Amino acid sequence: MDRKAPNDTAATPAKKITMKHIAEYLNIDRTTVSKAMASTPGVSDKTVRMVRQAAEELGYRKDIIASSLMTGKNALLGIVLADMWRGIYAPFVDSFQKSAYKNGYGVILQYVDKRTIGVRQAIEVLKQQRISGVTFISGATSEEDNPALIELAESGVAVNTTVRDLLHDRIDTIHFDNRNAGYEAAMHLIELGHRNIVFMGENRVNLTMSQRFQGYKQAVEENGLPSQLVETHENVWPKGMDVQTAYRLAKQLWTGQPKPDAIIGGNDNIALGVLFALKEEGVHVPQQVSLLGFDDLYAILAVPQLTSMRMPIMESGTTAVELLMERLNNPAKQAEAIKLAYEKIVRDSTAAAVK
Amino acid sequence: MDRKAPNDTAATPAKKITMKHIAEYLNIDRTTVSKAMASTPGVSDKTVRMVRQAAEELGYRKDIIASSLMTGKNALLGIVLADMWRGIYAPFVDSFQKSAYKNGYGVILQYVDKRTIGVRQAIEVLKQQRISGVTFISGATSEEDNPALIELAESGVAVNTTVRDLLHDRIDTIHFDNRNAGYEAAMHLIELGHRNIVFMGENRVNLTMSQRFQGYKQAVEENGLPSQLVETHENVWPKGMDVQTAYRLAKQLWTGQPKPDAIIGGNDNIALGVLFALKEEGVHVPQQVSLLGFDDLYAILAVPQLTSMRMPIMESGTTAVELLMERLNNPAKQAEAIKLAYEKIVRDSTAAAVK
DNA sequence: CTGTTAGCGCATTCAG
DNA sequence: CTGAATGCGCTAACAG
Repeated sequence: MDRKAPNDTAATPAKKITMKHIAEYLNIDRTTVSKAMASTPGVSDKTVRMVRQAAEELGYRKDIIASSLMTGKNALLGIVLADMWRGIYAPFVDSFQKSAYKNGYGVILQYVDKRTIGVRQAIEVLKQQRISGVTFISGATSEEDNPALIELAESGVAVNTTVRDLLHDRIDTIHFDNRNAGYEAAMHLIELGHRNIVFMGENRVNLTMSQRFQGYKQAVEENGLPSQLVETHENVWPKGMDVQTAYRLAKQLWTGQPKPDAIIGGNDNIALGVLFALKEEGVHVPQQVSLLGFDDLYAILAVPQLTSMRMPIMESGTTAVELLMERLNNPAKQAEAIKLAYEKIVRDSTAAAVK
Repeated sequence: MDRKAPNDTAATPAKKITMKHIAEYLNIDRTTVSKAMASTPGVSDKTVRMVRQAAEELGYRKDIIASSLMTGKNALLGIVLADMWRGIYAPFVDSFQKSAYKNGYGVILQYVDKRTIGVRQAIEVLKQQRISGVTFISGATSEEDNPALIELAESGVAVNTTVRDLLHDRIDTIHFDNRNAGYEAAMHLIELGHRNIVFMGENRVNLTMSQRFQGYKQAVEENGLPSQLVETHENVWPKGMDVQTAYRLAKQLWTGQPKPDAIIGGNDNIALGVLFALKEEGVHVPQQVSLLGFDDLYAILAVPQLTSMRMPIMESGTTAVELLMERLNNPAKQAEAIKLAYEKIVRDSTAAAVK
């Protein structure tokens, strides 16, 4: 019962094939097998071929755990995040996972939360699995966690962050080019002939949005146009709050004079709120007013679908993996701060201004 | 340099503390330490206390990898999913991860995709990490993967699925009670005095939605009211498509007679599309028409915010972990099919019918 | 280029 | 109740 006939073709490979088995099978040493499988220099091509083929035949799969015990590394990348509710993390995780897989790595998720699990504990958990690299998503860490990140990086684990300043010469970071996105958004409307463009958003607490506003401001001023900021005066979390606020402010805006011929919502939520207000006022989008959002998270949920500056979240997941791979290959390389560009997605909410 | 003073308070614990160290520290055997830490019966309470305390003092952390090599198990749970883009997976993953952490388990993510990585490969990857349990999200697997799942379950890994039929007496499964949700949604409107309630959704391809419709149908019929289905006639993917379609159909609906006094959108997207149409028609929600959606994914992005039947996704992640834990404790237990209830979230889009 | 020896850190026999 | 021996499967030094 513990001996299976070799020609047992039942769907039960059950018995685990180890290097030992393939060594015995070929009458060579198990360490030679190890070297052959690992492409260690100093093994004849012939042996390598023999071993590889035997491995194939016997259905050998390397035991990652045992390997990991020796090498101290595991082909696993970690993602540390605070919350997946905000929506924008899902595509990040998705693309990160896909890229990692292509590179032969698995992905392990670790959530942090002020009340229950701190960054240090999260790192502890990941280190126990011998992860090779970790990415810390914006919001998961704050200034006070810097020492922990640095310590981790210096212990030989590849590390990067998103939307944080560079904090160490071995920790790469990824940014989103919000300022330029704001600039391009405004230029799009200006080129369509709009002269009176309003930016609506929260400009004090939210750095992302204030950068978008700065870009907008530069564009209109360069073109001799007035800049107007309508502040939502609220923290944008929880999501949805800003829809209602934007709605209220847009209604209000329509009681005054002059009325804008184009509106930029600092994110899609805000644009959505404005859209509802305009519908109620009987204002047609884009015939009378052009409307534009940011992030492209909810843009296609609108009627008409919104022109939006798409946040390169998918790209950021891929980039995060690439940075980790580069650093694993060259641990001493100088830290990079990569700035990802937004993509302008033109849909039906923006059109040429009427004369 | 390899001997640190015990009162070394520098932030570098660096040197790894193993059971060997704590054994030497206490002048006992390493295997005794092992037993003490594992609460194996047959060790004196005194020794256990001694060991535990020494472990604490020295900052000992058990090496999961080494442990795993011996036991064949790792405190890791896997999630197999097809895509995170649809939005509904994010809260699942989020709550799954949190629950897993509370139970002392980590989470490893594994994506599958027809073109690049099949279910069998995904399972292979996870088994290599010696995961203790796996959950397969709806959409990640199909009938043809059943043998692989069964094999996995029989190999001693805890397994469950979501929105799939029971396929083995050791594989639990989680469902959403769509039919009852449809029933309650309709009852909510009926109790508000609405008599002419339309259900809008895709009823052929999408099983989820047709179950919701069935529930709605039962409720109106029980109350002697007419049931009316407006079919979107389209596959609901890609998301957003249904918003536009629903918008078109609602506009159309408003050209005919009689006009409904309440509309149920088979999901929030559809309700959103209807809302845009009603705004354009100058119809006030909820004063003239009550509107209700499903899923509660985008309900708060509307003005007014939508009453919606919230899909218990967060609960499903937690439930998935609980099922895995139960099965790990009792591998032979009969498979369960759990049906999770929706929660009715009443907001501003539904109100009493005008007489 | 191959085989020998040794050990990663832990857990599970079995004697004492 | 404790200690001594043994091995999980692999890799890394060295010697042959």
